Amino acid sequence: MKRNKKERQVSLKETIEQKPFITDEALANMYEVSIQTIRLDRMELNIPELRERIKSVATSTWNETVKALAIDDVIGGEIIDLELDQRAISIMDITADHVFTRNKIARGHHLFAQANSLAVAVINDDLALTANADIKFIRQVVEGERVIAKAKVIGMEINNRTVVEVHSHVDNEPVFTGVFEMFRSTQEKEGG
Amino acid sequence: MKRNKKERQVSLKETIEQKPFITDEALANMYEVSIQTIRLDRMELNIPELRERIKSVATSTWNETVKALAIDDVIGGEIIDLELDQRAISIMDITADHVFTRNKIARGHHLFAQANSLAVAVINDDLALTANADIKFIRQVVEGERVIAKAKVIGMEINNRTVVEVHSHVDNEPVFTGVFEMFRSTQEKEGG
DNA sequence: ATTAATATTATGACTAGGTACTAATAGTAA
DNA sequence: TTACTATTAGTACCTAGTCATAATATTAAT
Repeated sequence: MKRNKKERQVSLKETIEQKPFITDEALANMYEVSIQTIRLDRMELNIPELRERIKSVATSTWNETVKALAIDDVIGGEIIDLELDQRAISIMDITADHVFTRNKIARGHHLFAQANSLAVAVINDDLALTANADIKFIRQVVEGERVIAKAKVIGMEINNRTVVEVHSHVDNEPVFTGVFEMFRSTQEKEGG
Repeated sequence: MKRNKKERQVSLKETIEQKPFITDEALANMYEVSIQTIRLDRMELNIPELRERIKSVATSTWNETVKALAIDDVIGGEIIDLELDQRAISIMDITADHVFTRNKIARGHHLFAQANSLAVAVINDDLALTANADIKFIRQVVEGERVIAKAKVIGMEINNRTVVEVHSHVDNEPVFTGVFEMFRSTQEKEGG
């Protein structure tokens, strides 16, 4: 299974994407090279170490899966405004993919996904994750409509979580609101 | 902020639940005790170490959040059959909480949450997480109906992921199907 | 006050899964 | 042969722990 550097690195990248929990040691066995070579490869490919990858999975799984669920177009390039820890705006056009065929009404989780993704994006922390979500579907959204979600970071920290409020509108008409309590990793020292 | 053991442990548990990414050192400062005391406390409380907690968040975030989203009753004690790596069955009664008030139709993400939770539960691995989900809503479910989800582990491993198929029925009528590609942590040694 | 029990702290040895750095060796091309 | 890249080796160090043992503190009971 010996390959040259280029081939190995291409394959390595895929392997780690598929199995983020694999150690350098296992990779070294797999590619029949030394652990140092794997580490050099990771450096060149800018692939973080196992523990960082696990953390990243910890924080991104939800997002990733929501993205997969809600079809890739929810966030892909649709965030049209973003000021970290302040606010963010994204647009989602409701297509046939988003609706029940029977009544053309958008499935709730798409609205949710848009809002939640935005809430994650607006947090200025690479270890942000949704701790809790309090959501409300105000009116149904149908095919062809354009949903504009606006996220606002509320300063108040409940239980050391940052609260993000998201309001989604269609033509200035509210269709969805969500209050998201977000974990942040940066644990400012307390006590003392 | 000195408390006695009991009080400290109660508070400690909450703190760690709220901030799973906090280290023993930070906790020791926080409670003005030694690191060893924190470790004794964790032992007594059966709280795993930071890295295990991060892993656990990595795998459970999705589940947790889906649960929070889908209201706690989706999985809570509702799994009525479970044979690891084989199959699992769960029941969800659709209540007013699950439906759009207008048309009494259950929101899609509840069905999704039930199915996905079951897919996670059936995997015999404490580090299972959803890599991908291919879902289909077959017919709408309305208030009062009882959804029975059956998960089956499909042996074939696509990209080293275990595939779980979930079929949800109401009165033997299919309402939802989902094919979930699940990560597993246990990386059987390959190559060699 | 003394004993006993519980709680806390200290210490050392060890672990996984790395980083960062230096140095040596292999293989290949000019 | 020189030059360069690729690979391997080795050391010290890091974090965030575990496990085991031992020494103190603190508190309660007699």
